Amino acid sequence: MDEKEKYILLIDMDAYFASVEQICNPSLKGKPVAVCGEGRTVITTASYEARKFGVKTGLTIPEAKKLCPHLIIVKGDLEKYVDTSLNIHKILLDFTDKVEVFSIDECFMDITDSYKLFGSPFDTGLMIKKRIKEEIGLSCSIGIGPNKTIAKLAAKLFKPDGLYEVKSSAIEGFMNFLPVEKLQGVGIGDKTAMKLKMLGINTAGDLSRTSSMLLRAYFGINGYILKKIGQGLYDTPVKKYLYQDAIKSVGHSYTLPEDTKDESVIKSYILMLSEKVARRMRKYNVKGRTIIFIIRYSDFKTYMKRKTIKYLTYDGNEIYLEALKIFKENFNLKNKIRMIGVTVSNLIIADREKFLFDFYEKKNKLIKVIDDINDKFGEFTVRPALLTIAEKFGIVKKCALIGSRQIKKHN
DNA sequence: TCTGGGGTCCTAGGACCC
DNA sequence: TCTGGGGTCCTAGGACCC
Repeated sequence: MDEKEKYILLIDMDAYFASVEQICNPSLKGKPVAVCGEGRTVITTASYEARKFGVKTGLTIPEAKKLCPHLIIVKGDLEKYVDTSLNIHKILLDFTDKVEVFSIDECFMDITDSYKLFGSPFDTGLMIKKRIKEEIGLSCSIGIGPNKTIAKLAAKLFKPDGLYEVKSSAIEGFMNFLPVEKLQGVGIGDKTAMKLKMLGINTAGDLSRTSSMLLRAYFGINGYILKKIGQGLYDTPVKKYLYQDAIKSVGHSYTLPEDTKDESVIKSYILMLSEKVARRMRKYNVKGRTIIFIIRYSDFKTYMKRKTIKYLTYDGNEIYLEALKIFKENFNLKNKIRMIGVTVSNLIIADREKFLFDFYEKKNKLIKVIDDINDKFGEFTVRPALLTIAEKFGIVKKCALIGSRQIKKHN
């Protein structure tokens, strides 16, 4: 029996963060813009005007400025990008309920059952682009293929503002001469691409013709998947929008303004990160019981220790105390520390847990009050006294505590 | 002004229980 | 006074993604 041809789309927003900044602040339009975090940070997204000068993701600000002296640096505002994403999703959901959110600026769609309402799959792609442009003001690139892998590769081909379709009959020709490093983003990273080349496998076509046995021997169980990717046949279903996977972990990390051996500084940041993590967990309504502590020394050696505790928590102080314990029991300050991170995993929905003791009831109410105040007046308006003291004495930089509350919308 | 920050998934090995 | 084997939970680390 002939299987019905599937039509999968990948919607990929062009230079997403930078483009959102340009629509929020029209004076940035047509100019080289780079969106960054803060502190010792790198560029997250560069506008296409900036890319012309060679400015790209991962460069430090001084490096980027050297390439493009009139580059405009904008501090990123995640909440703004999330809001915009949700508005884009609303548009996509007018075409099908099979919209799988892949990242903040990418969605897969399965329009197999709905494209006829809009003409052809290609017509559907055109309509989606038009609506996002008109209603949000942003351009995107769309790839169309019989599976996610092909859709993704097709979208990458003509950026920005592209639309490209690969039919299943054309897969072989499309993949045959594609260098393996171009498979980045569909399951093959730098390490695997290098290993493949060492084996004399240079293109997706080569990969598709390599025996499963050999690939299994070198890449373990993934060998089989690698072959499928090379053939352009690797396929997983597009999830419905309402059935996205539950969140598995919540974490924050922070590169210190300068490397340090000062324990009080480290402790302050562990507390700050723990509070940020806890707050986000409460927002998501999840509790967790595995605390992960990450540390990076000046030499960039990075270590991670985790501990599963007996109880569930989304309390910043509890997370702090566990993280601190891990730090004290496993790490020393012989070398300077560059970065620390705190993550909580092993999550469950908080509502499922019943509170048996009054003590927890009271504690929960207090946390709720603090959250409400912080929602209204900005993150860390109310925070542990130690943080306030640390900030006062300049141990923790104020900017690090502000988070991403300053939303400026110029509509 | 050397090298960010948020995640997911997989594997191998150890502890522990039956 | 011997050393099998299955199952589960946990941990560290690596690869990969945006």
